Amino acid sequence: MSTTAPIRSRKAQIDRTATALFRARGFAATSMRELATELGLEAGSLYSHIKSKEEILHRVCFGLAEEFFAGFAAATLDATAPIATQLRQAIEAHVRVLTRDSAASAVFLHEWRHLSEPARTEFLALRDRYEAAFRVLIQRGIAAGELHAPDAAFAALTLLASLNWLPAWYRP
Amino acid sequence: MSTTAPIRSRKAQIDRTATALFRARGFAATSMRELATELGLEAGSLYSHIKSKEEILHRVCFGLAEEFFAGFAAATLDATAPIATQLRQAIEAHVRVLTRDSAASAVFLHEWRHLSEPARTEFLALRDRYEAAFRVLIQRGIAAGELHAPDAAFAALTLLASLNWLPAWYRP
DNA sequence: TTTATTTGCTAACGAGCGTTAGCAAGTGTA
DNA sequence: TACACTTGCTAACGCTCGTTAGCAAATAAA
Repeated sequence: MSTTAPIRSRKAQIDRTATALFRARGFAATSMRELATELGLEAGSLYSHIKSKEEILHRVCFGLAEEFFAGFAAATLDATAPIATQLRQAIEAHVRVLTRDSAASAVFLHEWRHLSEPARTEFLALRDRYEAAFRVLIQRGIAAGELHAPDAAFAALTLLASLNWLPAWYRP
Repeated sequence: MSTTAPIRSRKAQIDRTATALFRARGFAATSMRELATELGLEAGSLYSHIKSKEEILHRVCFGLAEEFFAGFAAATLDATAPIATQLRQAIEAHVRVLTRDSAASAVFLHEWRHLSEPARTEFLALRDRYEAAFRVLIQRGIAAGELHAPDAAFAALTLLASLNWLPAWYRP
């Protein structure tokens, strides 16, 4: 029973614990000493595994962005399917990502502002691209007569708005 | 008899500027020195007008809560009006408060977590009471056959969810 | 005039921050 | 055996934080 090579790497443990703290207290209000204590370590020891505090935030935000895009891509893989079906699958994929790790989702939604440039700008570009993908899908649905909405952009925004409020009250 | 009161008191100026900074950078990431600089002051000078950094946050959060309750009360003043009308007016009041000061709204929605106890608990109780008021209104509407929804609680949550996402993309 | 109030400054306090350097023990590989 | 790697420690660095004390100038009230 050796204690080396944990099933989940120390780095992943740090990410997970940090994500929970970032969600609960916010990125700026979470100290590396708190994070270390939570993991049963001293603050300095963290730096054997990570490069900086912001690196954790970067990994969480961009990692989740990747999941959202992957989910959307899978949902719309069959481009010949009815738009309504594709949209429903995209929504389900979105909710699945949100609920699989609600702490990471909350960080993704609220703490990205603490990324410094250029990561912050890159992140916003990704988010815009994702919203645009939904908007286009809805637009195509309207054009095909499968969906009915006065404004695709507005519909996309309110849709994601409702979905993204989910981590605020979802309890697994 | 105060005769020397400035058009807008220094204290109110501090609150306004702080609110904008809290929205942009977050409460924890906003320093008193930043706030002072924005106002053309030195950091220490702020304390001639305020008691602490958190006091500002407290005033913003509880002040807006009061506005929300006042708006709801005014919208449902005529209890004999159709529930649908009362609900529409309550929604309009909510949106009016949100858009009248979108910076304060964003702080209200996201920065209350940095209140320390017991203010934090008091704030959450207020928020719950407000959500409950919407829920009850919707329930009554369903019971009266004026509204149709599978679940009043869910409807209230998604309603406020959509509305509260507004400050994230509303540009005056 | 004197007195009180308001407003702001400078200087500093103790505390906590993220991060680094240097060292040591344990483990895996050859 | 020897070596490298991983993991974690202690101690400290330079810095920024919120806040306070004490002082000064301006303004208003008596």
